[in-house]
Amino acid sequence: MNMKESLTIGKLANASGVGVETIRFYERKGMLKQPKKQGSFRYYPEEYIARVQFIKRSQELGFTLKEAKGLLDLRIKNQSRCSDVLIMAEEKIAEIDQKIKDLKQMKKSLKGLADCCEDTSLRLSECPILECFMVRKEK
Amino acid sequence: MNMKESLTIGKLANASGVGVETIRFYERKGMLKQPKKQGSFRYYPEEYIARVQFIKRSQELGFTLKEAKGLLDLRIKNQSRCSDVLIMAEEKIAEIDQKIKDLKQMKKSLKGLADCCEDTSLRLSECPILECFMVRKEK
DNA sequence: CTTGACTCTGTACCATGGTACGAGGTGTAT
DNA sequence: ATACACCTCGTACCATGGTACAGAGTCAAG
Repeated sequence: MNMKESLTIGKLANASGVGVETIRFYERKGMLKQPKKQGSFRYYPEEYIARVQFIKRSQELGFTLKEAKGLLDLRIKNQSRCSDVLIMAEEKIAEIDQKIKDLKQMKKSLKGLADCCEDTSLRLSECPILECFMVRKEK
Repeated sequence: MNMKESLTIGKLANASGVGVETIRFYERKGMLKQPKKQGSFRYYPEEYIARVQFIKRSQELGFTLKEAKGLLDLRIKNQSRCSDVLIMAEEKIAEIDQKIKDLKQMKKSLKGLADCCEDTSLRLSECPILECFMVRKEK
């Protein structure tokens, strides 16, 4: 009954910038565990706002919900030893590094394209950078 | 009938690391334009391999098919003036920069988590970094 | 103690990005 | 000239990540 710790689902949704249905969806998917209900309503601690925002943020950065859950679980399971967390964190860091690298490569290509197009009178067909746009990289 | 320029759909799919159905799917979605058919089969120029790979690469970096199409179109429409391309390229570059920034922030959080967990005997509940893991950022 | 905003569960629907047929046609190798 | 791998189109299905009800219950203010 503590008002500070009693976000209804609507308030949580609002505070974290998603829809009510999204919260319920996350719950069904195990992204968020259903809080103890007082009566028949869900009442969430404030902490859940950050959780939901974290999920959204992770998605924006190209993680799936499943992966976001993995990231969240790093901090949820107090049972787990730090060494387990370390391994997962390092895996994620490696993934992130790869993404950054790839994005930088893509940016470089686009930048080349932009630079060469600075002469606004040229036709694209005369633009020599197009040949480098398709980076053929072996994985 | 030139063998060098005559990839069948299966060969194209194979060479670019996707399934045949994916090529047809891209075609239906306007991602790839259907090449002239000689007889009733599609025969693709080699160039299409790079196109398909580019699409896959874009996706890995968090672009949708629609966006990947936009990127591809930068170089396809020879009609368009370079100035148009420049605008689109710069938009995409800005998007990429934002993604890189966000990924770096996430990496930093994960790194903090990893560093603090280097003492493999600590229980996660004693790990002070968890509090910083949820970065509360205003968009 | 009623009204109105909110919540409940459940199910159905949506877009995106494929994947997997079935039934038939093609192409080339022997 | 026939087998066999490959291609054709069309349609149906799948997972992911939601979104949108319907029909009913709840809570708190006036």
